[in-house]
Amino acid sequence: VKSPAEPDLPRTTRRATIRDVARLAGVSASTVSRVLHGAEQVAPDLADRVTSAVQALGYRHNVAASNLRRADGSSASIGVILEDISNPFFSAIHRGIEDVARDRSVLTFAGSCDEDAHLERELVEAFLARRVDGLVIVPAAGTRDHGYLGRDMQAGVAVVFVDRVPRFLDADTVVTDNARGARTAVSHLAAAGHRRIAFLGDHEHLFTAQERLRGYREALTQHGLVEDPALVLHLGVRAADASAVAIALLERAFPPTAIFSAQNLITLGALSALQQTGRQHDIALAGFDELPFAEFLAPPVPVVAQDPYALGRTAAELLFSRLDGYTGTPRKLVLPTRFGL
Amino acid sequence: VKSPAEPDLPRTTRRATIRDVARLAGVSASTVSRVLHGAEQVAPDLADRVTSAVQALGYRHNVAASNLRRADGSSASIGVILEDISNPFFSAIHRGIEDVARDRSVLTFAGSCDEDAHLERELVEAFLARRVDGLVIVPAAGTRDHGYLGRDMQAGVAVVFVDRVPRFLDADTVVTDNARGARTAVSHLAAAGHRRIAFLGDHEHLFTAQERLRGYREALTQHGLVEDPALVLHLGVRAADASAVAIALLERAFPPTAIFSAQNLITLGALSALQQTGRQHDIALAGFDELPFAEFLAPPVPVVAQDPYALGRTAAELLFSRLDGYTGTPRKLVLPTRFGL
DNA sequence: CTGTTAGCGCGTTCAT
DNA sequence: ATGAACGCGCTAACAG
Repeated sequence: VKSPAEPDLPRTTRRATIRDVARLAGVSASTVSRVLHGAEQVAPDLADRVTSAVQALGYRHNVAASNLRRADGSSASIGVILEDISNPFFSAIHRGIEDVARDRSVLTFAGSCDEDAHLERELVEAFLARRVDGLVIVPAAGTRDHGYLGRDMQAGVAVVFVDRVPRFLDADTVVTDNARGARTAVSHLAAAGHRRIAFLGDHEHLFTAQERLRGYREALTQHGLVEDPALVLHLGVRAADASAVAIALLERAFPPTAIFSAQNLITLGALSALQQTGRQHDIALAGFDELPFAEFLAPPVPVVAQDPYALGRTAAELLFSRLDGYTGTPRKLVLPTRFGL
Repeated sequence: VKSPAEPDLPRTTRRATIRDVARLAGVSASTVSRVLHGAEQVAPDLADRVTSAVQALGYRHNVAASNLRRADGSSASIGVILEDISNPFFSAIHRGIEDVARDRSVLTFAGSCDEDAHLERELVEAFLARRVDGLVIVPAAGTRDHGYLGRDMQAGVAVVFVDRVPRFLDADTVVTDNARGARTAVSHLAAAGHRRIAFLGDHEHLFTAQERLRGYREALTQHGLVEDPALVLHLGVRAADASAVAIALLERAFPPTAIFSAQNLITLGALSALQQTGRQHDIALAGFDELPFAEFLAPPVPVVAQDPYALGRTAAELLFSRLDGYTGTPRKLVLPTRFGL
C-alpha cells in the first residue's frame, strides 16, 4: 500500500549497459563491443571516447549475456565439489584446481557435499544450471551412480573425478596410489617385527578406505602374516571417535603391538589414545596423510604423504585438455605417495 | 584447412532449450517455464508432459538467461576473495560463508589473491562481470583503496569485508578483536613475571598484525613494562622464516624470557626454534590462533583462539541482510577471542 | 489456464 | 571503419 506521493525511489541505480556507453560516447553499441574486445579496426578517437564513457558510467561487462550470444557459449567458470572445503586436504586440492584455472582466466565455484550423495547431486545441478564449462568432483561415499552425467558430458561439459573413482561412468579420474602407500607403511611395521598390526580406517564404503585396507592386506600377505579380523576397525573420521575406539583397542586383553591409521584425523585420535594411556613408547604407529606438526612429536610418527595440491592441478589439467578439444578415451591417473618421517 | 569430404561433425550434441522441451511436450515455452517454476495454474496433464519431456531431453535450466530477463536480475551467486583458500584459517571462513549461502540456494565463487592487491582487484572485477549478488572480501595487505567498489554497491552489490578492514570505503565489516586477544595473552605472560617479552608478528602493514601489536603494547603498559624495540620483530608468515628469526632471537646476548607469537605459522616456527635450541622449558610461549595439535605439546602452549567459521557465517549474514533490503548504515562487528590451553 | 509477443544485454552478421 | 538488425534462452506482460 503505497501513497502516490511517495514514489518508490530505487536506492540502487540501474547498471549501465553497453547502450548507455554507446550513447554517451556517441557511437553504436557494436563499436563499444569492438573496443571492449580489443578489436583493431576502431578509430583511436572513437576508442578513447568509448573508454572514457566506460569509466564515467562505471560500466561492467556482463559475461552471462555475452556468453548467451557467443558461438562457443563458454562461461569461463568451472564447479568444484569436495567433501568439505574447510578440510585442509580438500582445500589443497581446491587450490591446485584454482591455480590452473586462473592461468586461463577461468573462475571457480566451490561447494561442500559432506559425504552426502543428495547434496552432491544438487551441487552438480546448480553448477550445470550456471552453465559451468567443467566439473571437478570428489564423489560422496554414498553416490551410487554418476551415469546421469553422461548426457552433460555429451553436451560438452568436461567432468573429472579426483581422489575417488566415479561409479557407472567412464570419465577422467585422478587418484592417489592408496593401496601402495598403505602397503609401504604396513610393510615398514611388519619389517620392524610387528605381527599384530591393527588397521584403523574410516567408512568402509569409502573408496580410499577400501584401497588402503587392500594395501594393508597385501603387506600382511607379503610378510607371511595372517589377518586378524578383530584388528581391522572402521569408524567415522572424527578424531574424537577415533580416540575412543583406539583406547578400547589398547585396553583389550590381547592388544596389537602396532597401529596403522588410514587417515589424517584418525592418526590424531590414535595419537591422543596412546598419550592418554601412556603407551606412546610401547606401541608403534604409522599413518596415512601428512601431519603438519610431525616434527614436534616424540616418538616421531612415520606417515604416507600424498600431494593433494598435485591432485588438484592434475585434475584441472585433464579438465582443460578436454575443453581444448581432447576427445580420446578417459584417462585414469594414479599419483604416487611418499613414505617417511 | 578442411576437406569438404570431412564435414566437422560436432562430437557434442546441442543442449536442449526450453523450446525443444515445449515442442516435444506440445505446449508453449511459457508453459514449460511455468512448470519449471512450480506455478500452480498449469493443468496436471500438461505439467506431466512437460516433466517427461524435460527428462527425455536432459534439459537443464539456464539461470544466466533466466536472470537476464527477470526483474530483480539476481544471479544467486556470490564471490569470496581470500588470501588463500587452502589456508585452514581462511577455508574455515569460506565454509562459514558457504553454509549460510547454501541455506538460500546461493552458489559461491572463491578465489585466492595471495596478498596481492592487483589480483584482488582482478578477482573482484571477474566476479562482478559474472554479476554476483554480493562479495565477501579479505582485503590484501597492499590494497590502498577500495573506493572503486562504491559504485557497484550503489548498483546493488552487497559487499562485506572480513578479518581486515577496508580502506577508504564505508562498508559492512566483521573482524576479530585482535588487540584484546593479544593483550590477554601478553598479560598472561607478564602476570607470570616475565619482563622481557618478545613480539613476533607478520607483515607490519597487515591490519591484524598491527592490531595485535597494539594489544601487546597495551598489555606492557598495563603491567608497567617498557617496550624494548629490539624485541619487536615483523616477518613473513612462512614458518621457516619464523623459525630462523626466532633462533637468532634466542641466541642473542640478552634474549627475551617469553615470546608472544602473533600468528599461526609463526607459532609453529617459534616452537621449532625452541625445540632446536632445547629451550622449550626455559622460555615461555603464547600465540595467536589455534593449534590443531595443542594437546600433544609439552609444555602446552596457551593460545588466543579466534573463530574463523563464525567470522564467515557472520559476514554472510550481513551480506544477505543487505540483499534482503537492509539499507542502514554499515555495520562494524568485532568478534571475541578465547584464551587458554 | 494457455499461447503470443516483446525484450533482458550482448555479439554477430550484414550492409554501408 | 562503423551502424542497423537479428537472435542467443528465457520470462513478464498481455491476450484470449
